[in-house]
Amino acid sequence: MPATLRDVAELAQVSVRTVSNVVSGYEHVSERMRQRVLTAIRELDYRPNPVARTLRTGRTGMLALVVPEIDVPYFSELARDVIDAAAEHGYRVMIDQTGHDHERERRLLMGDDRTMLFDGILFSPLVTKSELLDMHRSEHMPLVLLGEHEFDGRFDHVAIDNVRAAKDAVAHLVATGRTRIAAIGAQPLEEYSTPLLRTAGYEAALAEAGLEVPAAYATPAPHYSRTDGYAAATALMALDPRPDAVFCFSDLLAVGAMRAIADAGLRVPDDVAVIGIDDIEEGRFARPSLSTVSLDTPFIAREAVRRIAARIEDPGAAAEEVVAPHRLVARESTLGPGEGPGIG
Amino acid sequence: MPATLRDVAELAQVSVRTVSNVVSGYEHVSERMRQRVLTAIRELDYRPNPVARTLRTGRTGMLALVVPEIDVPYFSELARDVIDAAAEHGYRVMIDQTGHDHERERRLLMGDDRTMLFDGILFSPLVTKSELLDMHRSEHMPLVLLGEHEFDGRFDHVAIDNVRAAKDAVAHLVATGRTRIAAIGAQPLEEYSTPLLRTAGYEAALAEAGLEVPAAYATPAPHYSRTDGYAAATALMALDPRPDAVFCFSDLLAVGAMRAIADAGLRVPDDVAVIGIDDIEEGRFARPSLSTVSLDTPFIAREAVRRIAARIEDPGAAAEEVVAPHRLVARESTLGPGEGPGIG
DNA sequence: TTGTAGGCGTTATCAA
DNA sequence: TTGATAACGCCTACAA
Repeated sequence: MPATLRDVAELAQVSVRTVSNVVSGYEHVSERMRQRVLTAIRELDYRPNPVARTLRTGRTGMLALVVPEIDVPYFSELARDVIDAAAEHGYRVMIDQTGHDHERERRLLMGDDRTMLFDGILFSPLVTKSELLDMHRSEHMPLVLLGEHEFDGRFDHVAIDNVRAAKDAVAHLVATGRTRIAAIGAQPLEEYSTPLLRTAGYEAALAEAGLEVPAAYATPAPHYSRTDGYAAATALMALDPRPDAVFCFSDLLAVGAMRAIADAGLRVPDDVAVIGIDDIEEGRFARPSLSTVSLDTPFIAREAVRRIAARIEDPGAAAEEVVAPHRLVARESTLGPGEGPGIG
Repeated sequence: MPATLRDVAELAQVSVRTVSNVVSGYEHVSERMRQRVLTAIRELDYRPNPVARTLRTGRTGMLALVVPEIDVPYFSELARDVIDAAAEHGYRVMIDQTGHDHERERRLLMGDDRTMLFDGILFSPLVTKSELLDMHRSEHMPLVLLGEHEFDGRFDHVAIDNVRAAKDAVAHLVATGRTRIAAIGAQPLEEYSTPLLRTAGYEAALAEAGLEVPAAYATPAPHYSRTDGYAAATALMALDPRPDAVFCFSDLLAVGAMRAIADAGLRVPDDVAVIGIDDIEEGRFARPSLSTVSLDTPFIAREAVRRIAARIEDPGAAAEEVVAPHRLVARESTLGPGEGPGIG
């Protein structure tokens, strides 16, 4: 049995109040008492019980980060930054995966599970239907949304300008002389807003450049995975006319697409240029290195944690919408061998 | 204020005992009572407070997974499997990163922080000095070690046979005709046991094959990162005689090494064969696809969770040592284009 | 089958 | 400055 406050108090011959004061660094404690208590604490190897403390104070010091899949590089890199940012505010982070399970997302928002173990939730959802968010009762649990969704003033959220990011990527392909530009990542379901926005950016950029492409150039990809990218690009390479560029809605899709293009006997970027979004480290080391739209993940993480911390302090704080910066990073997959920033 | 058990009892005109019985699914409750209570619960939107429950029962339903860096693919893939395996046992998982900070590892084992918020710790440490482990008092917190360390019967641990895995990798290079085989990932510090074991396997395989290589062929890599692999391979390619194969202690090192070899104007595997360890998905899509030693991560995760769950049930259970299976997966980076298992 | 009451380890209130 | 004591919300003997 671990020692309790009372054990320490008994050994030190003081009241529990005094021990508590010493432990929590209360100022008005005489040096004599403090020493006596500290000795007893060492003697018994006492550590405060965080659960009891939480029951009293209502604070757990834990945040939940909810992502679709932690092994998707974008999310694991985000998680790294969130954990670091949270640590600076004195929080630890529990990570939950929803898979591609809407029901699980719903349960989490509803607060079914052990939700109250957290002081707040950072939620990076698949679905952003507002009905889903209606289920969340923010009075009970601070929530910050990561990624796009329509901002309605109810929730904090931090995201990039997806339309703009997609436009920038496609404009780069146009600028490097591509005309038959395909896209991978559109979604058949309207529930997902990120693909919708990126599709909008894609179409806007094509329109601005005065380019028209076959409808078949916009290919879906259910999970934004390497495998999806591989399959979609394989299909695209069989089209006539064949695309001379592929804009992928994520770097992971792009990695799969590049492999598929190579397996089809074609060369990147000579035959087909490829660009993604995210700027995961894998893309920097790929061959050819992957052009992409770089998201400022540390910024996103920092802002998200800053907002949730503020909302925990003051649950009534007005919701904020933070737009994270992005920038185009042109590498070999659009420029050619040896071009663009190198390793490190 | 969220509703409490007492609020429900009051509204339903029953005792808290009855409400508690209904909530926790106790059998002997009359249907009439149950309905009355359920109505009140819905009315008040009552959810049990897990913190209070924990204070009573001593169980939080949470496990901590401690890894050096969550954005290293091996660890994020492991985390995915651990989270899934934990969910099957009714546990959720908090993830903590130690960075490369020994002090932080020490604090975690000591139980400084909010350790008691967890029912158990799955610890994948950098350092395995037994002094470090001496600090952990297992009476207070079930602990399962992931990854290699000397088994002394005090702690459960699950790991692959590192010496054997390294030997298998090098033996494959030998079997495909390589003679000047270098290694990336040895560590200058003896505190890390995984590199030591893999180095031992490397040397044993060379000896068995009757091969001798310059001492400079064994290059260090502090963080097992792509960047480390890139730097080490760049150095190796400048040696005379140049290696005709590189055994990397992780796939991430191998990814960096392949890029470095290409940047040096050499071809994989024609000029230099490359093999790694881990079998991360990135390697399957790399060009050339990466030969590797595949670890059964789901198995490792399942066993680790199984052990920790058992130890939580029975803290006095004898420690177990579980050896996870591994197998060689030969792909293009040792066999040549189009060889080995393809995508998906 | 249901009600009452005590305690899990802290923090916070109220006196002294 | 310190001590006694009541919560925090839940579970569970013990009684009825």
